[in-house]
Amino acid sequence: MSWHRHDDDDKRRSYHHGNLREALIQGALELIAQKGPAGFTVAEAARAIGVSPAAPYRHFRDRDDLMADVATRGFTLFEAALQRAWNGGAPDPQRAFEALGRAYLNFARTEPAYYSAMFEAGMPLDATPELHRAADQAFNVLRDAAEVVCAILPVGQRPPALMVALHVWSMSHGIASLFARADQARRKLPMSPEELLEAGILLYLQGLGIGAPK
Amino acid sequence: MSWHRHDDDDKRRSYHHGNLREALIQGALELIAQKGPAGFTVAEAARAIGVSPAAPYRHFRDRDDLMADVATRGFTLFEAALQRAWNGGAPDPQRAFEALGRAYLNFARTEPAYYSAMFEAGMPLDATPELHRAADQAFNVLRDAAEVVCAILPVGQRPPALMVALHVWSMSHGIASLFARADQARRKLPMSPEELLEAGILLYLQGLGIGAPK
DNA sequence: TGTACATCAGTGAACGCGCGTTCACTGATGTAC
DNA sequence: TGTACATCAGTGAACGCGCGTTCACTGATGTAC
Repeated sequence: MSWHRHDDDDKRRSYHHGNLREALIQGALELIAQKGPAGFTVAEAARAIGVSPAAPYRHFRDRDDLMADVATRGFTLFEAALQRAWNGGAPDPQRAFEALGRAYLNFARTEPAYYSAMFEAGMPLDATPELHRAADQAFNVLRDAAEVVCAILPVGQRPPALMVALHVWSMSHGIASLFARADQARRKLPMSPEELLEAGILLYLQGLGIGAPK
Repeated sequence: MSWHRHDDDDKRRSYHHGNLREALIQGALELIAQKGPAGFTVAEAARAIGVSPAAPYRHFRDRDDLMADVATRGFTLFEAALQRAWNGGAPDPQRAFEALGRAYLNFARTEPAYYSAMFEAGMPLDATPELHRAADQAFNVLRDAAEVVCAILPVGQRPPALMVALHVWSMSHGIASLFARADQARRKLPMSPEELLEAGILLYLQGLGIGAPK
């Protein structure tokens, strides 16, 4: 996909937009960031881009299709961010695990629009095969990391990695949606969401029998 | 407030509804349960009750006012449920604390409409003084409980009770919104949300240095 | 390199819809005497 | 107990609005020859 005749001078003049699909998604993200996923409107997105209200339907079956696409991209970016933070478990599993948590919150904070589309738009996570896959892959980063962390423990007292992943995901998501949304501070905290999560994960790991790395 | 002429026979005949305010809130809850907080509509609520679309405005300034009222009631019921579960810390703080967690999930599951209105409607928690107060009081149950649980530990290694309360709230809220909504199972789990939360709290308390009660 | 043509990505007008809210109104209720 | 009247909780019609989506269309693009 490429811009046709889209030098700075005649952006508005060219007939074919050239990357309307991309522009629509960006526009949707901005609207979602401003007014929440329910406030996003195909018509308004089109207007913001300077395109007729019918144009989006060349690229998306309907509103839900567009939303699903946004959520799917969100999960893909999310997965990449988590993967980067986990960094293969380096320098050591515990530290990498905590970095994973921080990356979670960081994503929720820096990409509130994606985060909303992913978790708050009322979009079923299996609305689309692509969405389902993307969501699974993001979660798998967490599960794989939990696997490695659990392997530190002797086999006898090793908890199910899936459970550990779910616990960490839940606490992260809880903190993110209660406290870490830029959209409006739900409540004042005596510490940053990041510190709160880090302390929570630390205590949880201690409960598992995994102390701080030396 | 009382029904006027509202025997079963002529419900529809009496001119004054008599408790429209109450009926509107119940109607709103049903709509929210069915379609989420964004799908709730003043007009539809009025229709469901069999009243003109202008009638609600005798009782609520506008849509937001109605929503805030629903959320406020939700928090009040929530507080009562948490209070009941905590039960003054009996039979012992740990067990009571876990009961608190179960009550949290139970509320989210059995009252999804209230839960949505409280946490997912995009309603600022300080939209109204009453809402603010109700939300605070619900949270205070959790904080007070955390206080008692923390007091088990020797002063030197006692964590801030507020932090503990926030951790438990976050994990509860995370599990509730990710897995415990009746509205649609977001993801299949190898265990029930209640078990997941119970295990999570148990491990977390262990991390604090609080073992299972004998 | 030039031309004919199929395809594609837009347009703009229109549709039906349902919403939130206001308005002047009226019938029912409660109260003072 | 009866009556006059103020208040109150509804009505129903209307408003302006913006939405999602469809339709027949047209100008631009890319390609085969």
